[in-house]
Amino acid sequence: MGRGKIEIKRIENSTNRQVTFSKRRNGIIKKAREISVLCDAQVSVVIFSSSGKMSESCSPSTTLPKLLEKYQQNSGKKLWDAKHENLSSEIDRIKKENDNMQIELRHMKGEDLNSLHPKELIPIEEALQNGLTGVGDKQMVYLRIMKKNGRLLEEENKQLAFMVPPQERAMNGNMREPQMPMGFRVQPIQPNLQEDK
Amino acid sequence: MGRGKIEIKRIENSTNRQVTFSKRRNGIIKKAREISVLCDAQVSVVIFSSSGKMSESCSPSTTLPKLLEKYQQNSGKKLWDAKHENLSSEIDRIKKENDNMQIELRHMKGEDLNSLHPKELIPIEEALQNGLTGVGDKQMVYLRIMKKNGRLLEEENKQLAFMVPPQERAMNGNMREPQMPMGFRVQPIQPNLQEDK
DNA sequence: AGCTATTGATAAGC
DNA sequence: TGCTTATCAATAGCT
Repeated sequence: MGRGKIEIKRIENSTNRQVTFSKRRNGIIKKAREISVLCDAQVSVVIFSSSGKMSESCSPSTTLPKLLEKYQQNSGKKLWDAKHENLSSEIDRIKKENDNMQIELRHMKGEDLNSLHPKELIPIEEALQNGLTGVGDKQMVYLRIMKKNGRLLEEENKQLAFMVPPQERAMNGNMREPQMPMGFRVQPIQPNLQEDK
Repeated sequence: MGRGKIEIKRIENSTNRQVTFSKRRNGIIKKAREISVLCDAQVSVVIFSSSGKMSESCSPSTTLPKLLEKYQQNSGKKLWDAKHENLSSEIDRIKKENDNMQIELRHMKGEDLNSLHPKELIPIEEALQNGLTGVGDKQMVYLRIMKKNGRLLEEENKQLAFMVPPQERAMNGNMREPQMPMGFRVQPIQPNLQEDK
């Protein structure tokens, strides 16, 4: 439709191609708007020129995401669900990891032990012993610092680790006995295992 | 363009609207194909009629997902990333939960204690004590069952919890002393806290 | 669905 | 890029 008929094949002249692109792009977008108004249709047009410039049109009654959602439902084709599935499987993986840790943590706290076999209790017990030893050692370190320093106030105690690097206190001669914190009590031992009910 | 000019407004006659939709839809899709060939452009057209019937066209040089990816990059608009962000934030949330649990677990195992204040050791120690008590109690139960039952083989031991409900074994007179499993050793106690270095 | 008078789109030129 | 115009293509109204 113009001064001469044209074949529908790539326009080799670059300038000409660009001009034709602009005109026809406007034409398509105009037609898209018209059909959406005339026929109550929902239309989306996305056009990229060969130079990468984008144009778009979408019926005012909807949005591109909504339209594309309908597209997926209608066509059964997946536009972005592949990515969703990747993320979803990542979530599943992490949740599983999470659950396992939660179970381990509960076992460490002495909960939900009924589901375990007797032998499975042993590594847990060992882990608890190790943990207790580690915590106890740490407490000893702090206690020694406190004893040497003679500072017993709770407030100072709270921040001791940051305020009082141990090496700077090495020659401090204040040896007043600190109050024993409740956390430093001697561990209760297990009941006598030889005593049967 | 037809036997008479028409206003661009909704066609009220349903049949007429349907016919016009078909004609114009074909026209737009034809135009879309033409511009893509003539001008080396990438075009996507998605049309829904008022009755919900879908038509689409996409340049052969690309696919709708690719085109929409370019659309997002070009426009900065998000077509489906909102959903991705929901999933991503879910992942972040779970990962955080995960990290916290991991830290707690490490603390329970006596690791990474340097970052803690002295007072923070106390609840950990208590939890460990509780855990140990729970595990010990459980072991006692199993041990009593074993002693009464006199079954010491590891294989049977593994499945004891399921095979031997305690109440059914109450009158079992077999009292042969079982071998003490390593998990049942008496707990070591903390070092003497009064003894300063 | 076809037909065709008519309008609308646009190729070429400036 | 924008404007003009001769020409072609799309389509409104009808069957």
